[in-house]
Amino acid sequence: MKKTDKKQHAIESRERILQAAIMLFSRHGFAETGMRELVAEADVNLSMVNYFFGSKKGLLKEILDAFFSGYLAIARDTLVTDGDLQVKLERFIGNAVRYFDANREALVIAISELPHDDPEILEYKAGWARQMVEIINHEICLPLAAESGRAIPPTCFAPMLTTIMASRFLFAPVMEKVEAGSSTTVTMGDYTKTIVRIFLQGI
Amino acid sequence: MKKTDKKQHAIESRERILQAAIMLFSRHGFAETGMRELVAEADVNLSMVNYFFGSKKGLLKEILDAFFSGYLAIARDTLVTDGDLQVKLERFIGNAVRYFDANREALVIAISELPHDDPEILEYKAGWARQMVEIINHEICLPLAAESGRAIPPTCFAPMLTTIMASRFLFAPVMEKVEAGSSTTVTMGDYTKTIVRIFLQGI
Amino acid sequence: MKKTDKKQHAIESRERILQAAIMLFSRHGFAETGMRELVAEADVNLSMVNYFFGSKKGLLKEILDAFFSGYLAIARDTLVTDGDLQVKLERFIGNAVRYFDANREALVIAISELPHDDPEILEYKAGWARQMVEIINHEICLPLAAESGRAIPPTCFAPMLTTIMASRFLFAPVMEKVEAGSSTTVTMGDYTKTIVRIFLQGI
Amino acid sequence: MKKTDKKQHAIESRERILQAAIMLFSRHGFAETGMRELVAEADVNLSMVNYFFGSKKGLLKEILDAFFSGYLAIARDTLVTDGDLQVKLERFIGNAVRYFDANREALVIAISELPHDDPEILEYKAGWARQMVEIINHEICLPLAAESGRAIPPTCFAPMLTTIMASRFLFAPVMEKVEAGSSTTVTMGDYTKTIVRIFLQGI
DNA sequence: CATGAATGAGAATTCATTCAT
DNA sequence: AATGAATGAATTCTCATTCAT
Repeated sequence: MKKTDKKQHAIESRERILQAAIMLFSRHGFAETGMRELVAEADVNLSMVNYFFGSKKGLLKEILDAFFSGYLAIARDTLVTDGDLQVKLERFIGNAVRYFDANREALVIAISELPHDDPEILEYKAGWARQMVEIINHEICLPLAAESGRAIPPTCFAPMLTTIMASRFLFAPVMEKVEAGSSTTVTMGDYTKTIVRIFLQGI
Repeated sequence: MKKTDKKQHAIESRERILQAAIMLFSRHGFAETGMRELVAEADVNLSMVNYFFGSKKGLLKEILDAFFSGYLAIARDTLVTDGDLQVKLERFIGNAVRYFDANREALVIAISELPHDDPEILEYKAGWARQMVEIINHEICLPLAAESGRAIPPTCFAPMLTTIMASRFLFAPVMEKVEAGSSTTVTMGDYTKTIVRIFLQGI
Repeated sequence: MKKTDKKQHAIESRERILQAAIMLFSRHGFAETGMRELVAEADVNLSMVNYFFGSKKGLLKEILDAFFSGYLAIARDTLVTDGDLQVKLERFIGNAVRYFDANREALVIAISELPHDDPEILEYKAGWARQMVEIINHEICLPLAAESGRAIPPTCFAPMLTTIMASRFLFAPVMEKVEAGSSTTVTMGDYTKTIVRIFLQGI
Repeated sequence: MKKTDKKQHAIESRERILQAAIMLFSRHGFAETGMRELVAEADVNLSMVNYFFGSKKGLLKEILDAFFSGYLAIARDTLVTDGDLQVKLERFIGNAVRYFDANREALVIAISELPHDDPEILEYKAGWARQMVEIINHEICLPLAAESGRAIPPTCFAPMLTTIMASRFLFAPVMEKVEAGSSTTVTMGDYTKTIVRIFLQGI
């Protein structure tokens, strides 16, 4: 076994844990997922989770971190530019929905854990939210107020925008039970268009 | 002690457990809330929970049941009537937001537990969702398609409508950290109006 | 089963845990004794330790508490009286040695844990030591200084007196290996007399 | 890097582990000290402990070995000579207290582990104790009996002498809490004199 | 209705140690 | 001599639930 193989293996172990965690946390919830279940899925030794991530909560943090930083990057890339408010919003929603789609499991974890008040995690989430709110305020709320006179605070608007984009992913398991296949009848493109239209001109 | 007193006390115990559960489940999450913590908060004996609700999950079901049935009743009362689509929607959103506000903790529990796939609970949630989707379809989606030609399936629209109304309550703990007092700067009336406007004519 | 039987059983369980802990902690050390080993010896369910004592450390505290309070009571009863210094000292040593003999296992635990700096336990031990030092100072050190001019601070004298009385119990396992039966060749009466003589007139 | 440098480094690593172990074992106890804590303190890799000492227990043995052999050497050097019993005893106590002072952490480890019955360690301690008892018997107990008629077996006397000299070091953490600075108010010289006086003529 | 002891499975985490590199 | 991933057993403690009183 060459030197790279060992390191490779280690990287793979860490990654496998991460992937298994994202899947299981999103399906069963963070608290309901046992570490035994997790390591069985990832096919690693039980101690490896603490070895790589310090604790189960450290693993959650890493997942949230990756998700929020990606979401924030999209906001920065699509909103912090010159251009028409409508164009920017359309671009943001398009990219964000694509991002949510590609990371639907992490999204579900993030939203599910959102309202809980574990101080350690709460502080963490607030850090990301602060940055997001800042951008939404500068690039959407303030221009909107200047343009139309409607003042929606970003601490109110950002949640609305985020949750409406997340709605189909949050409700997917339930809606799939209500009507099998319902989570695919609307394409991601139509889903995006609907959200954009609602925000720009209503249903 | 008279017979009524004992019954009275029992009713109070049951109610205290329920109230404590709603508070704790919404703050710490269902799985993270221990029964010891719960009974300490409710100031009842540990065994009383199983006595009244059968199990911890039975308690969760009761909470969800009460919340969903109330939400469904509002949909029925405000939507299943004659009248203009816009008026009906406006009335629904108004009442629903008021209901969410009055039952914000149960709302948070419902949304948090929504994406998890515990089969016992999932089936349960699907039962309520089915009825809701039915109403939304008949009273909003079908008329809307007939009127404007836009076909949004209710399995997509109901989640959007529900989550946007829930957004401020879901994000409250985080946003309160981002900006203290932010959860009260927008009145419930303005919050409602904003949502109504978004759906009727965009931001 | 009568009402008293259940309570009786509970009391017995608690007591059995305590007895098993005293034995095992003194033989293997607190940290080296596993709770599995402990509950096997006490013949109770694993959870009962936490149920009755809160934690393994709570169990240790209870043992130390009982031991120290008994030791302090002896100091109070034998020293805080009128009378000749020599008589008081003789009486104290006699009673203390008898107490150490009757509680040799708890004594060994107390001395073994003495130098460790677990803040939770340290504060605890200091509380008892403070009271002991106070008595030793008032009843032995100060009179001794007044009488003979020799000033030994109680924080130095109390440890000396305590450890010399504890010495045979601390070394018993080792000395028994060095010379089988050595822990009984000297009677407790002779042991006491020797210590009294050393302190009053030297070897 | 020259050959000597590497060897130098290795020696330093081994020594650092030893020093860290002595400090941590004496403060937290042997069993309570984790190897991770140990290697963090010594700033070496986790595997180095097993590499140099075979196991955690091997490390303890080395510490005890060094301490006991030093103590025994002092007994030999100061007692196994011609001369007056009082002079010999005075010399022994003087040197032993100085030795305990210089190796107070190892002393604390030795005394703390003393009463535990781990067969592997117990046999070990007994080996050293046997030699010590032998010397104490020949050089103190037998002459004393011949001189004054008082027969104190060495298995009783050696523990007394050892623990009284160790008392201040054993109680230091507690007494420091009882009265800050108390562990230095009595100089080592006065401490020695007090012990000598007690043994030769009483307090 | 209420109590509190009892249960046993399961939780997350830490342990000392090993081994290929 | 040193590294760090990997192991698997063992750690303490908490869990929801049961049951006799």
